[in-house]
Amino acid sequence: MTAETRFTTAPEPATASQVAEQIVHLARLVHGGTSDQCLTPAQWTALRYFARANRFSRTPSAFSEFHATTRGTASQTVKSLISAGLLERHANQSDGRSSLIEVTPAGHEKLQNDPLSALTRAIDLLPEAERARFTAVIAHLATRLARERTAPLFGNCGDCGHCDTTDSGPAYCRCTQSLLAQEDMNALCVDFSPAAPNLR
Amino acid sequence: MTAETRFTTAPEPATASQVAEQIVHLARLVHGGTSDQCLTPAQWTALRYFARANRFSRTPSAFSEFHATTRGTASQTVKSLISAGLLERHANQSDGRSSLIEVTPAGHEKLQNDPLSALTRAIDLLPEAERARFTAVIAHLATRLARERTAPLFGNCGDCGHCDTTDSGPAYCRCTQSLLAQEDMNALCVDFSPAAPNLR
DNA sequence: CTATATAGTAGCGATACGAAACAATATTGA
DNA sequence: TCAATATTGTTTCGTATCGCTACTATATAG
Repeated sequence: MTAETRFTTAPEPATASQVAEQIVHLARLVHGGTSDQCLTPAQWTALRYFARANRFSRTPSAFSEFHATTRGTASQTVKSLISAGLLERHANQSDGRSSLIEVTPAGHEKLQNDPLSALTRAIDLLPEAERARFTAVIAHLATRLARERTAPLFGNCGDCGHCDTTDSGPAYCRCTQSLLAQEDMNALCVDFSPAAPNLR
Repeated sequence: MTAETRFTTAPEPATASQVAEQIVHLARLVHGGTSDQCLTPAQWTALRYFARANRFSRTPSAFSEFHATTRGTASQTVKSLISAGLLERHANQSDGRSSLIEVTPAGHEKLQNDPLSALTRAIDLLPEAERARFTAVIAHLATRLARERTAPLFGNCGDCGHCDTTDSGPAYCRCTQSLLAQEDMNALCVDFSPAAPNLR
């Protein structure tokens, strides 16, 4: 369409605010509707979090920060999942105040029916190149918004500025002063600090 | 990095489920934290909805479908915003049961402080080409998820299959059998049906 | 003109959330 | 060493949100 042919009723491209609304709507559709109703959205988020977080971040406090809520509320959510048999509490050897939360086998099984999987499948079906770009943009937006809200970023250890990767052998985290296993490299960490900007 | 140099601790690209989690997290950050606390997330969504919906969709029922909740809950949300002076109820001439909801000047003013604007600004700052691709992918994902959840799509009239655009003069909506003004073309409609797939 | 469908409301019960107070353990610093 | 302070986590309580059910009012179909 050229500049001359401007129809009075031509649709305009979606504005940024319309896209923002659509993102919020998308997130709501995940937990709304005919999905698995046995868990509340907060409980699903907690279960997902403890399945994804590294061993330094599997605490009620870290989850409360991730979920942008209070420690009291997070404590209740964790308690409900423990009594449902989906989470387990373990003592932290080095800190008597803290406790380490683990997902039980029943919890992992429950995650097979995660209502989020509908969105996951849709993303998986994107063309490879499209998905890579989309992933980068989402990460970029999350970083910007978290910084503005002064909320922690919660990225993967592998992308973290605290992480020293050597050419061979395990990586080392300067923040927690410990070696990182392979599985830690793709786990969420409360102390995450991006190593490099996601988008120029 | 070549295929030969596979470090045991190399970070892997984000999986689809990690991106999905990030989208949900992004949506939560919008209303969490230090944003404007005078309205609840449901109230913000309702206020935004009635500011964006076309005249056929500005009803409590249509909002309840959009918000994936019950009519009773939606009714309460609308009532609270009316008593706060942010929405107004008008009688529907052609249907005595229905009512038409309008955003008051105070409501439009409140929308200036929409906590969503942080995300909107971040999207606006994306490079032009990047934003266009991102917009298309978000719309595609919303369409897929809505179809799976059998939730209405709520797209813009201008992109709707019911819309007959002539080369000049106003467009015509075959669904509501009425002419559409320019402002309607970018408004949400409960009867939306996509004219063409968003993504091949 | 009756039967059925739809728009919207009211009341209820469950519960999720935030705030505040509290207990227990760590850490700091004189 | 020991008091002061910070941090982790829980508990309790009040508020408000949400879904459910029943209900009224209007519209539509046969």
